[in-house]
Amino acid sequence: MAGVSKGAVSFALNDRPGVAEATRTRILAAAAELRWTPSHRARALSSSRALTVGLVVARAPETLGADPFFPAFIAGIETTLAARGQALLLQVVPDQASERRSYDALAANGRVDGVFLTDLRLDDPRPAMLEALGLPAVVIAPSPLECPWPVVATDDRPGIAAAVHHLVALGHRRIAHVAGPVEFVHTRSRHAAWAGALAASALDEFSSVHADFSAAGGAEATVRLLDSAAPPTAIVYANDLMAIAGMSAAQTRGLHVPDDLSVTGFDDSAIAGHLRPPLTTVRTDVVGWGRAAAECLLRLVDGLACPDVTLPPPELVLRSSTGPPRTTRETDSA
Amino acid sequence: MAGVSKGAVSFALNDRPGVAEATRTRILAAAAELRWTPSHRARALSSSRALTVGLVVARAPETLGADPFFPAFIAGIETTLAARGQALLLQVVPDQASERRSYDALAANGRVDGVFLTDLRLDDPRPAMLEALGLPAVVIAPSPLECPWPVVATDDRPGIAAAVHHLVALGHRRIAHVAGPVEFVHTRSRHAAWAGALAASALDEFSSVHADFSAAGGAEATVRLLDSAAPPTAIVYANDLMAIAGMSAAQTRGLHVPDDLSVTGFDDSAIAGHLRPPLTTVRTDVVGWGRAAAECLLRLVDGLACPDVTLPPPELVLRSSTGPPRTTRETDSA
DNA sequence: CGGAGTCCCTAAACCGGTTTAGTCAACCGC
DNA sequence: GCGGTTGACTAAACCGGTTTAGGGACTCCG
Repeated sequence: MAGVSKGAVSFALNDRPGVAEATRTRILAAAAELRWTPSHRARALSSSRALTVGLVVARAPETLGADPFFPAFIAGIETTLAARGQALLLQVVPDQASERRSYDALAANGRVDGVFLTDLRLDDPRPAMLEALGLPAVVIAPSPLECPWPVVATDDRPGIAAAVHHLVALGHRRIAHVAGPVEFVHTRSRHAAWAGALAASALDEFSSVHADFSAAGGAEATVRLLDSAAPPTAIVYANDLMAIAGMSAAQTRGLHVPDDLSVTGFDDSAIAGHLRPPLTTVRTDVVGWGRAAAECLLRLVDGLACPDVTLPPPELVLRSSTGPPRTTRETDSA
Repeated sequence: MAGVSKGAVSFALNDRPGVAEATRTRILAAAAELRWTPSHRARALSSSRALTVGLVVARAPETLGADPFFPAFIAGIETTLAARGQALLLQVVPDQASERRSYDALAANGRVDGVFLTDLRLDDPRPAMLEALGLPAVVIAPSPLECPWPVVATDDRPGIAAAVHHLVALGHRRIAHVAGPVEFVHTRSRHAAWAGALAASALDEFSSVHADFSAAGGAEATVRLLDSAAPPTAIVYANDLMAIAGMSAAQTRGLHVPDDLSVTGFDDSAIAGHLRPPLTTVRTDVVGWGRAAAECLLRLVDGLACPDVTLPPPELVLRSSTGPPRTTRETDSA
């Protein structure tokens, strides 16, 4: 010890007033010499704070890996947390029942000070549930919404709209949509953006199919659309994985992409630019999203207010999976 | 309270002797009625255990999302941890220097009881470092090795060997390898498996290139190989992402897969079966690996011994990106 | 010169469990 | 009937910090 009481050390370490500058320096020097760091456990107990925030992900282990969202989002969260000595507690659970139990347990035994709420569903009970539990939360959603908690949003609608407008500009009229599972808010958001963009171009809403974000689901949805009475000349997918599988399914049927079918994805995943043809897709800054969400949650945990945040809109990345429809060409040449 | 002291409650909750069965039931009933759960913080402090294990991942945020390994591995870990009320503390850091600091900090402030060591490198300083820090660890590697800690291994060599033998059986003689970054143990392991399988088939070691597991790296490596004096008729890639990008790069050059070039991947990622052509690849049970690693680490943390574990070898998944080389066909038909 | 006001720092309570030492009643055998 | 065990439980110390109450020295002011 540097000749002071443990209370003084506590003051010195937390930059609180009431310690002479000289003493503070002496204490810090002693701590450095002894390679001493305050025990996280004791600090958490006495300050009644867990110094940890939680993320509960309700997805089957397999589908987790296929989605580029979570790894990037987590990386973003980490960027912010690490700088403040906080940590992320991660839980992966198989279904919604387990998800509820997870939140209950996290709140009951005080393992975390707050949580992130992702994959928001329609009429999602979680915001109210967490309010009842008194566990601070930040909601990750495609746009601000009525909610007891701050919402950190990246509006995916401009991205989808840009994709549709791009296709319309290329001459497409029959533009279908392969959406995610109905229950998600972002599914509805992307679906609405697609429909809205069609309407804005004075086109009737064309066919859409709900799939499950998986490769198999995307392929199957694509086949369904292509088999319909009026097959689309372009398909806007709600994520890259389904778009890639759909593109392959179309190619397997002998269709040429983009001549016979244009395809757009969503995510701009790592492979998107290295396919045949390279995938036109929508890129969102998921890392930045995670960073912003973490900053918001930390403010909230500290008792500060955190207004809703809306991040810059996503960007359409033009590659070669989109082009003018063959019918247009034929008309042109005829 | 159920008319007993807090010590008695502690005994009752931890199934320790010295509490009458009737009393125990009464205590548990009272706890349930009060919806009371022991405070994680207090328990961690007094029992000198963090009830948490850590995983430090040193990868750039972007590359993290591209790799199906971590999400699946984490999901496996969670399966085991959740069942025992333990939690996973995740840290994503950009480089090896930060990685060291992370381990130091985790050990110093006692946030975790043990850690997982992944992406083991040649002459990796981390096992010794953690031994010096006194922080239990479990090493995730492709095969058992000299190490102060238990090693949980999935031997990837049989998978690579199976891929090579499959290609040899198809008639390939010029089989190249696109490996991962040199520094990783699993890179060397897969490279050795490729070379060993060639030798076992009485073939000379053919060309190999180190890439970085990214799509761009895989494409570039592929072009290098195809531009060489003796281009391969088949390429064994160290992961799916590079294989997919390589396959597209070859196709873009006008090559037909598999007629002009056969391709195998590693991971069996979600898209692998939904490409054109579907990718022949090696599947490992990463979720099971995470589960086994977590079980081992928990034993270690409890002071029990944990022998090295070797999981079932990976499995070659045959799809259509591999086939007889065109030269062979010509020879056959000639 | 005495009292109020500051500034620094210490002593001790406190967070909510675990764990050791010790109390007390019932039971045992001789 | 009495010392010795045993079983069930309580009281209190303890984990390692944070935080409140308070004490001593010094300054300022009338």
